[in-house]
Amino acid sequence: MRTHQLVLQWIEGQLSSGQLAVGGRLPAERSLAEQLQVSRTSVREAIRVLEAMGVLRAGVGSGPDAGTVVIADPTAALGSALRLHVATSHLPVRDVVETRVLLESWAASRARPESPALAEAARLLEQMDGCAGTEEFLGLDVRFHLALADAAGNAVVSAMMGSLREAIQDYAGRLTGNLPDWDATATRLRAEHRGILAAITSHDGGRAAQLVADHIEGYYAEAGLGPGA
Amino acid sequence: MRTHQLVLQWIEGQLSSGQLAVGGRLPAERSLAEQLQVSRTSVREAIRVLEAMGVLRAGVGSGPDAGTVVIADPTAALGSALRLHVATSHLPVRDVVETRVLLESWAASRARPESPALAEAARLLEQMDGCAGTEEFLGLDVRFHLALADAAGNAVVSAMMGSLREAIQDYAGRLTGNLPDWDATATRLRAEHRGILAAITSHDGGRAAQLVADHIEGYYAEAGLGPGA
DNA sequence: TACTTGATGTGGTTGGACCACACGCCTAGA
DNA sequence: TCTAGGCGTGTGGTCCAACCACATCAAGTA
Repeated sequence: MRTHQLVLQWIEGQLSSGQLAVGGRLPAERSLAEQLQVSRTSVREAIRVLEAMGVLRAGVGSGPDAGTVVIADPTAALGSALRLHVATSHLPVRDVVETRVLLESWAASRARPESPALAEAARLLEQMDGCAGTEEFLGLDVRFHLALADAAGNAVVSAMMGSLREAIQDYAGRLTGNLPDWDATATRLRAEHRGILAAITSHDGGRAAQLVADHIEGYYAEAGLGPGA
Repeated sequence: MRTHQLVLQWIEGQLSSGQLAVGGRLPAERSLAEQLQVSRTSVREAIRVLEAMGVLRAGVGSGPDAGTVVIADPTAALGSALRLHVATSHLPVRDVVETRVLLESWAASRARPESPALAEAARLLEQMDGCAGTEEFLGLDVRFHLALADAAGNAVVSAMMGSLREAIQDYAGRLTGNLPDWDATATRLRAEHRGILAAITSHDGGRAAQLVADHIEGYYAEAGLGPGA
């Protein structure tokens, strides 16, 4: 057992037992090192790992915002992990897109019309109507799809959706350049978004799921994601 | 930009550009530190993060197996990340199980009967028939479900399935103690496994998906996963 | 009262030292 | 000649001591 793993176990134990909760502060690195009888280096390595996993956030200085505090950002962890493995070509982009379709279709079929997240999605759609720039449109699009996922009320699905999106964000951005006519595409996307939202509000989960699947796959097909990508 | 993040970016760049591939070896920590003009500590922190993400594996000593080599184990990264966030109670176990049902049902509906992974699943079923211990049975059960997921041919779904399983492994293990009659349950699970496999080999994806969903949900219901767990 | 200044505590970074380990060469012995 | 042992070399693993940048807070000063 390597030393930093000992520290990891200790922190995970504190989290599991509830002695350390989101918003709580970890002891200072030097104190923790002394307390666990390890070097500060090992403590820092453990903190780095948990930071990369979206569990901790280290802040310098003094005061309430400083120190190492517990946060909860599962999307960050899953996202960077997926991105790295996409980089090693061990997770094909095709599979990432396929999984995203699967998760988002399910989310659409489960989305509750009265969910606050769905209201947020509707608000985002209005913003997209009066929106000119491609960058701004895509940014709102991301948030719309994430809000859609949140409306299903499953935190794991939401986190995974977000991470999948993050993992292929650069890739999807490059694809935009392949589109023959952005304005036409944007108009079509807007209409499809409205259709999805309408299906959900009318409690037609099955149709919503199908529309979402067509929406995503249609975009990637038009932008040129080949079967061998 | 913190120093270790610089190293992370450099390594990720090497991976993306293909100059560093799975099986390849990273320069020695001391060399890399000198090359990037940072301290060895910073290099080590970056390596720790990537190790936790299942991208690198550090090995001491000398020879072909030593040094820091590139691996590809997405399941490890996603699994520990999920487990940690389950520990902070920000990912409810209920949602993890629900997501697992979703992914595994989809995998069953997509599994190709001629897939090698499916043959492996069938082989595991035979082993489970002549198996007495609870521990051994559960171990084979895990591998059966993972093989099922692999048969769908989507690496992302396989990795997520494995990580979901890993994240709640301890939890599921504790649930086993709640079962009133393990032998009866094992017999039922065996029969359900055979039914799932039969549905897949007879190209009835829809039925396979339904059987998988019933199989998993039935187990957790019997073992006592309440709606508020 | 309002501003400046220093003390204090936090993480961030560095260089150096030493350890355990595993391989492979190289020598001494059979 | 062939074999067995020892030792050099390079790897990651760990620790320490020191310094930096930063943010806050309290004491001192105009």
